[in-house]
Amino acid sequence: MLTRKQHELLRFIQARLEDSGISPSFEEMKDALDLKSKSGVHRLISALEERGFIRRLPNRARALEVLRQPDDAGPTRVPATVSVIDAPAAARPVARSIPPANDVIEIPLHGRIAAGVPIEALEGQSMLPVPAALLGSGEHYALEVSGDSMVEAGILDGDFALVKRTNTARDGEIVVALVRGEEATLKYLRRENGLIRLDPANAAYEPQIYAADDVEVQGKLAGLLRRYH
Amino acid sequence: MLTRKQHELLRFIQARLEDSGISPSFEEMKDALDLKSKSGVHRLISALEERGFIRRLPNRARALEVLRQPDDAGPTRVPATVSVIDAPAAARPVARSIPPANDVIEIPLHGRIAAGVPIEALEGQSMLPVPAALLGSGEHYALEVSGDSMVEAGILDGDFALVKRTNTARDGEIVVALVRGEEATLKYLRRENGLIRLDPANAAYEPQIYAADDVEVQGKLAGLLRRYH
DNA sequence: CTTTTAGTGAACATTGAGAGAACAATCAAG
DNA sequence: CTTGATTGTTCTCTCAATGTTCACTAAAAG
Repeated sequence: MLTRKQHELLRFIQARLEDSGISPSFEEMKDALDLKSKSGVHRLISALEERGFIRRLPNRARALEVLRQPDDAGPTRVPATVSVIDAPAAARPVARSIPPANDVIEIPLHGRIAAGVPIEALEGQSMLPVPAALLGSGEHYALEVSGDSMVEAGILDGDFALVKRTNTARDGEIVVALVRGEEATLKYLRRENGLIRLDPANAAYEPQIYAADDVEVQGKLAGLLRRYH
Repeated sequence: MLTRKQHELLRFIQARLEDSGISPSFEEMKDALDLKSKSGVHRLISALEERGFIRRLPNRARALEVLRQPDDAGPTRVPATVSVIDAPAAARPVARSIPPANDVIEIPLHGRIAAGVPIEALEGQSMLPVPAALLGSGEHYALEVSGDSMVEAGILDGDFALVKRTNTARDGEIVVALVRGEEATLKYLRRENGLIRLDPANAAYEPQIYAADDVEVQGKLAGLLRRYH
């Protein structure tokens, strides 16, 4: 999954966060990896972000967060901090005196979804409070959207998709589709003579066609949350 | 995740809350960080809030709450919900004006906004519950978006825009702009040699340029909610 | 109502950080 | 050998983070 350098950098960031709590700057990472320029670091960071190992606030200094460990987990705390959006459950283990107002529902944030990348399962890590008005009936969960394959449908990188769990969907609906048990993606669903077509909403990507058996609908898009900084 | 100063301040606040139970004032934080003005503290607090480490009640003295620890958990008690919003109980026997914010805030839905059409004022008609995590500090309100002038920014007809009330905005931010006291529109704000340009995010519409005096910023876009049916 | 204290935020200057183009070197796979 | 991915490096440009001053608003106290 990671190259040698990426791995090395990830470990370094992890270590720094654990003992000082302060993100290393590009300059510091540059030295740690024994490079002579920050550009290399920049690329490595981008790669790590793309692969879902870290998250960062764009255009902010020292704003790194480790989301996943490389597979050789190492002597580190496991789940690591998973929430940017205030994880009430995790951050405050204790009694919530006042129940969330009754027009609000807490739904689990299951991880991220991107075109071509499996959902990172983060089961129960954090909950996201959502106005009930945004959801219909049924069980829902949230996914953070990664990538730009649905931009033309107004779904941007970093948005939170609120998904209703269901196995069925109608043509033209936006669904979370699991392909061959491997890749989960957010796409328009369309059926064509026994086959299933998953359409992105971005001219830069191609529609994909699969046998009906290869595609499992895991839910359909019920709402969307976005945050501007 | 944090810069050195941010980290230092967070630790200080944390420490104070733990042993005295009272939030430090800006003045005290200023001294603790060895600054000569409270403004610096103000910015650091804002950064911490933006990154989700603390929460505060706007315009309230000593109303800080630590939500997360930096990753170097330190010698501190567990996540500790030291929710000491405001002074000790003894000091104020009576009513607490604002309840310790839950994870949900109710904001007023002021009506609809469209390119070229005044906001239909619906003052206080209805409230929309919104996860606190979507909003920063400050006063917010919601508007239903009408029209397609911002589609390329992922803002569609029927979406709810969560707007932070403010008179100022930086270039490139999406703002609610009132033009000549008449038309309120949601647009990208840009300044060009003394003039103000309002850019739509839709190639079918033209940017509009006004004298600075003709445009009043009423708020800036802080979040977005969408529902799919 | 008036003072005092706390918090907000604009403005300006300085320094450090991050983005990204450009180009060369390395190495594994075909 | 050619191709493509990864890496090392240099440079440039913009903007974030910080320190500071000052003016202004809101809330508590008298």
